[in-house]
Amino acid sequence: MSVTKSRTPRNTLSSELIVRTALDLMEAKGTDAFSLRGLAAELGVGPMALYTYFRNKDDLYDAVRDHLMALVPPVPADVDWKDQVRAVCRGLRALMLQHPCLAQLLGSRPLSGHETARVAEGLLGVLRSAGFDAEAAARTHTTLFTYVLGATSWEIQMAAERRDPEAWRRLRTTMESLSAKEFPTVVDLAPELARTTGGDEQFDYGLDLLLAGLELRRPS
Amino acid sequence: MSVTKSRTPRNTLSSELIVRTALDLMEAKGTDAFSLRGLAAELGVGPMALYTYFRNKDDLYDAVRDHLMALVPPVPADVDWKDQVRAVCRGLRALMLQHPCLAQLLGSRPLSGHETARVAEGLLGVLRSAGFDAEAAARTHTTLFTYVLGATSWEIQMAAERRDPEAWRRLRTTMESLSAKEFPTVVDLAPELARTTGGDEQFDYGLDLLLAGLELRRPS
DNA sequence: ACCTGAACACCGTTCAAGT
DNA sequence: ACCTGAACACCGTTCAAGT
Repeated sequence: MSVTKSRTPRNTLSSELIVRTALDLMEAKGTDAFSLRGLAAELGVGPMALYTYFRNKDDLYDAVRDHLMALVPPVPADVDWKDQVRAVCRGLRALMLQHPCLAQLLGSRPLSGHETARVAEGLLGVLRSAGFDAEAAARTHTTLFTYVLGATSWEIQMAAERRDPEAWRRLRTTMESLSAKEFPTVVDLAPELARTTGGDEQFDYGLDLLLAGLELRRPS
Repeated sequence: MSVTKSRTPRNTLSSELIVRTALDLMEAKGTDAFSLRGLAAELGVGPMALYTYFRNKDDLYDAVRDHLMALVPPVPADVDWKDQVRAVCRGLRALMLQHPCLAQLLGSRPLSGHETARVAEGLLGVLRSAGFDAEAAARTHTTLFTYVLGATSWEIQMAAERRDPEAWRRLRTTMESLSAKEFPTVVDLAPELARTTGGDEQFDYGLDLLLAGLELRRPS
């Protein structure tokens, strides 16, 4: 561990190196704490060196997101269309849990990039093969994507809150301060609500509701 | 329009005034552009005056969110439980569309506050009355909430992107650059995918899938 | 093309002080 | 209790310049 960070020599930078280092930093210090200045310091260059490879911070975010989307597993063959949908949705969720920054990256920027298109292609292909027409396939794709995004982002957010003891204490306090007279059901179901803020079971519960609804609508 | 902003006299500040002004600013200049310094300037006080009423920026965010949640309409009586669920979900979505900052506020902070509890109480009461047990009611509540949050946040995000001509042009360009050989379904369904990024129909499509799934599971 | 260094116009928050 | 003013430790990005 040298105290003075050595200046990185010229022409050792690359888009890939920047993206990988950015991802490492987001994972290590949290997505919100990530900054271009911190990334540049980690790489041993001035902040402006990054602008040779990316037009701005959002452009870098898009690149990091597409880098992560490459890790979504391909659609499994030889299984029911519902299990294919399940595999894609669970795969995306698992990746978001593994890389919490992906939740933020997917929610704050429109979809673009080669790997992102690959995931969409897989899911849309499954739906078309299952018999859904163009419009139903598109609507279903958006529904599934926004469900996975909403459910998993929420789960990650709540898990992060639970790790901060101060925030967690305040949340419990306000929860307990609710009057049972005014909010009887919320107070009664407090333990169940706390248990169902995340986890595989909760995710599959909502996913299965959607799949059951889809099954009813699927053209034979 | 005076050029020099007059200093606000003492004891004219209040939590309510701060929250309302904060909301106005978020609506006028965008949630991301909101800052405590800008808010203080608008109120004609120093930035530190706000800390008498809120411990930090997140605490103010929570207050703004609860202020908005008061506008979610109560559960309608005398209709089918499914229409009650629909009313709550659509009401929350409509409020998010009307106040886009609400989407960001709900997604980035855990639920707390009196009005937020009121909305949860309404939805949970409907589900319990419809026959769902404690666990199913809690799971369904989380599923519905995360669906509404995910679908509507996405819709708002896409609409914002569409308003920025530069971002919209880049999105169209990358979409059109996708090879039809590698991504046949995405390219084929491009018009449908563009049409189904938002709107009442798209929202109801997903909501109806969930409700159809729930109907199958509901204990008689 | 690749990268630096200084500068601009911002942030949230702490701390000590004033009324 | 309510609010000020200066300061700290940051941001993303522009611009002109160097290699």
